Amino acid sequence: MDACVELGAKFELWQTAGLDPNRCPVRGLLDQIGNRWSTLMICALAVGPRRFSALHRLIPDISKRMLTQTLRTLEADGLVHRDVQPTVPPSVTYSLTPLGRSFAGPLLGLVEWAETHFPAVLQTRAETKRAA
Amino acid sequence: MDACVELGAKFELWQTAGLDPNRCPVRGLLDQIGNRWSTLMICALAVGPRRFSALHRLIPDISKRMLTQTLRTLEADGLVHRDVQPTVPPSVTYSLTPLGRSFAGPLLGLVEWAETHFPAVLQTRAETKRAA
DNA sequence: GTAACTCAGTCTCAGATAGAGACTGGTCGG
DNA sequence: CCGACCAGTCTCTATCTGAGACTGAGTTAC
Repeated sequence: MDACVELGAKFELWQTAGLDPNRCPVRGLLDQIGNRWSTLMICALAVGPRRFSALHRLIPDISKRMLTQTLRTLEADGLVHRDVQPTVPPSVTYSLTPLGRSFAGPLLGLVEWAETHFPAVLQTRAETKRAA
Repeated sequence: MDACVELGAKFELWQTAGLDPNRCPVRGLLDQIGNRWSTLMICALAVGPRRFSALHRLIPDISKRMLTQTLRTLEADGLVHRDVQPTVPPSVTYSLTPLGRSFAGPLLGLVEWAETHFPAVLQTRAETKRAA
């Protein structure tokens, strides 16, 4: 069956529940982990466990504030594991949980779509700008 | 090959380009269309073409301001087609372009993952809250 | 006949959110 | 002794989002 039809069917199902965030997975989950930094963070951690400052070096234009916040959210959702070694200086290692790794599949699908169609989108954007 | 490894490999490739939004599809594309309203909008339009006010009724808690903005962005990226009928009152119909429909596949993958693991995430969230 | 509602937005103002960058305290290298 | 590094937190500002009033012609309801 066409993925488009299937997606539409799901939407209509959520509709009947009033798009309740506790029942609609887009509202309840993708809102949080589908954002700018979370997706990038999961990609960065897909390579392997990383320390806080290593992540900051890998993604330099995230602020420490958002880095902390993003990691805490992913931890609360059970996608990321936070391992604190109470040494001096402190050593905190972040890694993907099995749940986090299971997210890599769908995310990869999305990323591959983005890579494939990126040129087309860039062109459309350019034309739109020219028209304006 | 493990999707996780593959995702990691892609990330390291973007790294070498300094995460340039013109080369990294997560930055350049998913930042924009991976947000709260865009994903929901694509689901809503997957069913079929819709008019502006119909979309607003389908997703009541989006403001008209964000509805306009989201649709304009998706249009600029070539995922959505805007058809204006210069009647009185004006009639504007939005529909997915072929590019937009091709996005349904990967998005469906993500949504299905979200549906499957939503209970586990809710439980983890509850435990985190209890611990705090 | 006139009050209310529809179409697809735009506009303004307040409130929430994101980013920049200083600061913590202890320990190491030079 | 001076600075860098660890993993953050804190504050201040800039940007973004949401709520809701407004547009103006036409259609319906009473």
